[in-house]
Amino acid sequence: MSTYTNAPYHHGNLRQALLEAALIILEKEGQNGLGLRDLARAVGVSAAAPYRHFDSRAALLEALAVTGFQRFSAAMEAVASTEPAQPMAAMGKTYVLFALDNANLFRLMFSPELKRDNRPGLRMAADAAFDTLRQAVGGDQRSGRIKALAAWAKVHGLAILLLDGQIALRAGEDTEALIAEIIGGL
Amino acid sequence: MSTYTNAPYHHGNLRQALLEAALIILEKEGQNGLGLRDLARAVGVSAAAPYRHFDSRAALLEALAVTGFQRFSAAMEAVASTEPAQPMAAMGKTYVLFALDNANLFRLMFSPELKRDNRPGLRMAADAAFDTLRQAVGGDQRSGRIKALAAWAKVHGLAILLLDGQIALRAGEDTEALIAEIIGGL
DNA sequence: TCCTATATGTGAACAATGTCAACTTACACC
DNA sequence: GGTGTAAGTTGACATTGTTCACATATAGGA
Repeated sequence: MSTYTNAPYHHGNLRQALLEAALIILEKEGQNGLGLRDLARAVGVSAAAPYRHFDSRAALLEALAVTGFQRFSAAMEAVASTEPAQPMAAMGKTYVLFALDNANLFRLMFSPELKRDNRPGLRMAADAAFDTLRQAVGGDQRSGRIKALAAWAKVHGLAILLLDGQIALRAGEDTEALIAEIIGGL
Repeated sequence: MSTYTNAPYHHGNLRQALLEAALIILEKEGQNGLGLRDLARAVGVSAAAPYRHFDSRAALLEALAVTGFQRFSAAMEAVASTEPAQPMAAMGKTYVLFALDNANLFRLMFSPELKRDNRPGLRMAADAAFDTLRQAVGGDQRSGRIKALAAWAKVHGLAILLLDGQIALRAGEDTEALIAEIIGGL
């Protein structure tokens, strides 16, 4: 399993190298700027090589989205473990900041081109991430469910609108402060 | 300008025909399933013909998004002109239902691939649509702004989460009722 | 230590796509 | 009626995702 050197095969650990390079390209160029050939070139490998590790470009994107959900989940758990005074507000802020800090990865996670129905791995990763949310928010009981869904919608919508530059900041206004104000009433 | 027959040129009114066919294909196949060549084939015209009316595929998509915003705007104004008892709730419901009824068009309107910065036409159409919202909601005064943004985020997020099938309905639960419940507290 | 099965990477090819340039057609208008 | 120009066609190009036949390096048993 774990060897001393981290370069097990021919060219090194290609799968990992591909994912890492892909994340960088994705964040810089966006989902459509991430081509398999460019990616292969960036890693210094032939255009067909990635197919030994991913069935298709879509599968590569799915793998990226899965790691995205894992990071997202980790960020959420980190906040929850803090046991903040206002759990929902704290997690909401983290939610939005994660989206802003990982813009294209976040967009990929919710990309319609990755139909979650056909991708059990992605579905599971997404569900796991949101379960973290649900637990902290207590949306399991019938009473809290509507409130939890409403909070989720608000936070998710805020993230997307900010990402799209749809919410214009006023002069001297701070993004983080605005987020806090909007989320405040949770 | 306006002629008796509505088939001004060679093949008929291509631009309009393209847009109409594109809307149908878009709703059925999604943004990535909408190829220029397929579209041209569907209208019965050569692959290069669309370039007489749209600079690029992106320009075609932009035109589609613009008509999307116009329809959206119209739906909003229609509701507002009703002068409902709860303006925000009524418009919110319309907002979400529009998204569900025009899933792929709605997604296109907010597609990151259409950077609104570089597309004044799209930006204007979007702003016009949201202005309708802002007016009805009264988010111009400093006091109401946060509340208006929060409502917008909530509604937009709800639309997207429902579109993605992320919010699971419980047994015997009605989508529209759930929307009303979640939006209720505006 | 050698041999072989197998995992990994290469190279050349394919079909499909967006796009463009040169050419043709048909309408509008003087 | 002749001509300029808008609208459509044909054929080409580069690029992309993907595949197949081939090459190579590694692992693990003989």
